[in-house]
Parts: sequence; C-alpha cells; structure tokens
Amino acid sequence: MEFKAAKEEFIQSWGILGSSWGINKTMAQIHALLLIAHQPLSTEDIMEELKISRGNANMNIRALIDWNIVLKKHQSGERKEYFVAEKDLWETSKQILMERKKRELEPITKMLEQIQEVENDKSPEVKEFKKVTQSIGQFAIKSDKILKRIVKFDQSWFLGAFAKLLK
Amino acid sequence: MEFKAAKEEFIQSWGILGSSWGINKTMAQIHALLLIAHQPLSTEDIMEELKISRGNANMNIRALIDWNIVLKKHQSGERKEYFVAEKDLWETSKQILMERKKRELEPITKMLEQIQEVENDKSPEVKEFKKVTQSIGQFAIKSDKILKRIVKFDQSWFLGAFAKLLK
DNA sequence: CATTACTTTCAATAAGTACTGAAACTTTCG
DNA sequence: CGAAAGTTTCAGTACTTATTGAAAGTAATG
Repeated sequence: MEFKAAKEEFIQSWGILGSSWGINKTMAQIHALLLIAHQPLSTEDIMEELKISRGNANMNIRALIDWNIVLKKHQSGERKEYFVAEKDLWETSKQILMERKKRELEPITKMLEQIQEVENDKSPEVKEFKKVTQSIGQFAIKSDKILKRIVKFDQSWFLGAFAKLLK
Repeated sequence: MEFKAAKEEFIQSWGILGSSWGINKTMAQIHALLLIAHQPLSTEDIMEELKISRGNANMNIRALIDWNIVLKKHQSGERKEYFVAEKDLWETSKQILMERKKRELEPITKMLEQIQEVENDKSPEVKEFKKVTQSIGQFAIKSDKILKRIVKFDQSWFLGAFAKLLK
C-alpha cells in the first residue's frame, strides 16, 4: 500500500467514526490529519490537504482546541498559527469523555431532578415514571463519579489494575 | 410540575441526548417512551404519543429490537405486537456498548491493520504515520478486551469493585 | 382461500447540519 | 499610523439524514 492511499484511508475512516459519535466529519478529519502529522500544521496546510474552505477549517480547528485535544503552537519567527494534536490517545479519550460529560451528562442530571418534582399521585403511570427517572438519575450520578475518578489515573495504572480486577 | 409536562420533557431530552451520540432522535424518543411506560405499547400507541408516521415508528422500533434494548411482547388474545424496553439501565448500556463496539471498533481495527502494510520508507512522515496508527491499533485492541470483560459482570459487582479500586 | 388485521418497504420530500466564500475584524510591523 | 498578514464570522447554499404515506407484503381467522 502506498503512503498517500493509506493516509487518505485513515483520515476518511476517522471522519466516519467521528460522525457516528456525534462529532462532525471535518472536525474528526482535521484531528486525524494532525494526529499523523510529524510537524505542526497551519490552517492553510489543513485547507489544502482536506480540500476545505477557510471558514470550515477555522471553525473546526477552534472546536478541537475547545475540546483540548489540539493545541496552538507558534513556530519561531513565524506569524502564522500552527496546530498540533495531543498524541496520547488515553489523554485524548479522557479529554473527550470529560467534555461530553460536562456538556451532556450534567444537563441530563438537572433535567431529571426537575422532573422529580412531578406531582405525586398513585396512578401506575406516575409511579412507573418516578421509579424509572429516579433510577436513571442515580445511574447518571454514579457514572459521573466513576468518570471523574477514571480521569485521575494514568493509562498504565488503570489498565494494570483493571486487568487484575477482572482476572 | 404536571405529569404530562414532565413526560414530554423527559422524552424530548432523551431524544436530544440520543442525537448527540449518533442515535436518531426518534429512536431515542421511542426508547424513552417505552422506558417510562408501565405496560407494553403497540406501534399505534407510539405513533400517537410521539405524533410520528407508521413507517418511522416501525423502522425505529425494529432498530431498537436489533440493538436488543427493546423486546416484542405478545399480549394474550391480541394479534397486535406490543413492545417493552429493558428497564435495567446497566443492561441497556452494556447492550449499546457491545453493539457499537461490533459496528465501529471492529471495522476500525481492520482498517488499521490494512494500513500497516504501507511501504516502509524512512521519511519522517511515514515513520510518524506508522507509529501513530500502530498505537491507535493497540489502543483499540485493549479497549475491545476491556469492554468484553466489563459486560461479563453485573452492575453491583462492578461498582463495588471499582469503588474499592479507585479508593 | 379470501378477508381482514397488521407490518414492512421505499420513493418522494422535508428537516437538519455542515460548508463556502467573501466581508469584517484583529494583530503585527515598518 | 497604514498596510499587510492572518483570523473570524455568517448569510446563503449544498449536502446529508430522517420522515412521511401510500402501496406491497404477510399472517391469522373463519
């Protein structure tokens, strides 16, 4: 397999993977490109490689920076901004988990609390509703705690401990 | 808060949560509806509650069944099909994890193997590419193993052991 | 075996989401 | 300060994905 084809394939697949997890395709592709880059890339490099517009490139680079999985990097003597991806996938996964936790788990928890204030009558509908939403709420709180703990540890410790734990 | 409003709010939020994780909104809403239902619902019940078409209802119910988080349930003496959701969220989460693992992790693993066959030259581009894709491949394999193990255990055991492990 | 009750499919269309490109804005530098 | 280099924004448009509804398919019933 030729390098160019392999690279193309990788970027394409990473984009598809992103889409199916609610991350926009271009954002995932830029991430892929930066992951395999051996040196920082500029907005123009990215535009050219992926054949996308300046606006699109800019927005998605910002989003990646927002998520803390890509960093600005100034090249000495250059005015242009360059970008690099965090290359440790464990770190990247943790960042993404935390970001999504903040954006999604927390709103859901709030909504569930709110909803618990439903008037208490004895109809089976309302009883079941309270029961289910309560248990989802507890589940959400537990997940939140576990995620918080996981991110405190590093990969090798985590995997090692986990391997033992699970026999 | 009134029951009807609370229910509406819950279904709506579950739909939004689904969308942001690559699950179509209606599929998530049907799931929400079945989660809080105190008895099995028919396709028509679902169409009416969510104000969606028969085709849409049917397709998304099938998808939920495909994912093993909703089951057909025949009511005695009735010809119509009824549906119930798995109400244990831990089970549901495991099902979803497994399903997505199968659909996404496995193709990525294959792609990464394929890509490793890139011709070996000494340019920094190719070296970095091989390094990164290899490490992603290893990460994917590890994740796969961990997920497989997690699903073997039940929630209480998992949470208990985890709590201890993480102090 | 024909009628009826119910389910599935799918082409057309609607709704939602991402992308472009040009204009506005900001920063750097002589 | 004014020009040049670079970055951001956003209205319009293209693209993708979900939804409808009617027609075709299937299965139970007398």
